[in-house]
Amino acid sequence: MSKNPTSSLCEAWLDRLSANGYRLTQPLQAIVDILASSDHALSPVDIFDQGRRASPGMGLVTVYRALEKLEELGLVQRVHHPGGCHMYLRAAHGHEHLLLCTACGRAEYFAGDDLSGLMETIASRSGFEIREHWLQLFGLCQQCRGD
Amino acid sequence: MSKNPTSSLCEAWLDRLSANGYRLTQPLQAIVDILASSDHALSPVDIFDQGRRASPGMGLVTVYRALEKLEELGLVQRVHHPGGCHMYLRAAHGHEHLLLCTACGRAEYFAGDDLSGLMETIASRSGFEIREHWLQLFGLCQQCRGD
DNA sequence: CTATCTGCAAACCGTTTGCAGCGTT
DNA sequence: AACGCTGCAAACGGTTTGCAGATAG
Repeated sequence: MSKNPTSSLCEAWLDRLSANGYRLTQPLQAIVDILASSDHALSPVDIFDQGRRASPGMGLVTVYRALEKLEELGLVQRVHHPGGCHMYLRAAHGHEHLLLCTACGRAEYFAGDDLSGLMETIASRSGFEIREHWLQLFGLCQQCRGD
Repeated sequence: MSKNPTSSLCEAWLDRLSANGYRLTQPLQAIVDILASSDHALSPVDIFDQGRRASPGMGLVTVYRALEKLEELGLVQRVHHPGGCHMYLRAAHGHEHLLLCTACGRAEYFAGDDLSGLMETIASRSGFEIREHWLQLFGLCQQCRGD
């Protein structure tokens, strides 16, 4: 795994936070570092556990407050899956969809955007004004298939 | 709205519950009646409030235990949407997808199943073994568009 | 130096569990 | 008559809030 793309993502997030008036404290930076570089959806406690390695005294409350900020700025998003909706992941770039490993939580985005036709059909058939859509695939990633 | 289709759905659910060894108590029947006939995704408290009208002494705990049974038998499913994942709806018949009103919670299923090609592409590109998929549309239903 | 952020503790809320009595079968 | 189900109350776990001290700007 190359380090450049994720560390520049990390810097970009810190810039955004700073530009929005948030202070770049050590625990916040640790949390940003974890979320910007992880390819797994993480729960607040996951982030807390990993964060304590880089920033030992960190509290769980700080994780929740950081997630609030990151979600507000659209850098991170909550992930929904059959088992619950309490995990977080770096947000999609534009209209990507989500592919999740149900065993280990590994997450990948993919493009495959061809739903406009379906959405128009459903809109006219149902009378709904469609505003948003979710397409998510669940399965086992390469590593977890072997088990 | 015609009463036949929903009341027969209600009877079918009671039959299934009975066939699986569950007793058909009055509060359970009230809950089944609500869920089988509702076209909105409902939270446990919603069901509790509506249930108390038909079955005044009913407790919230009973709602949770009924949802457990109904979910186990595949009659009801949890609904995920941007605001949370704590609402319940009658389960889909086969491979239907979900259309939800973000204002009032009205829910409709639709067929539109043409994702096998996409799923194969993504599977081979990512190395994932895809097991399940979600497609959900969110918007405003006819009634809520007027506001 | 000041205002914000942090960590702790306690409050909070939705959900689950233990238990004695009721109600279905 | 027997056992499962109910309602109550208490436990539980995750999330939020209040506050005094630490810290980035």
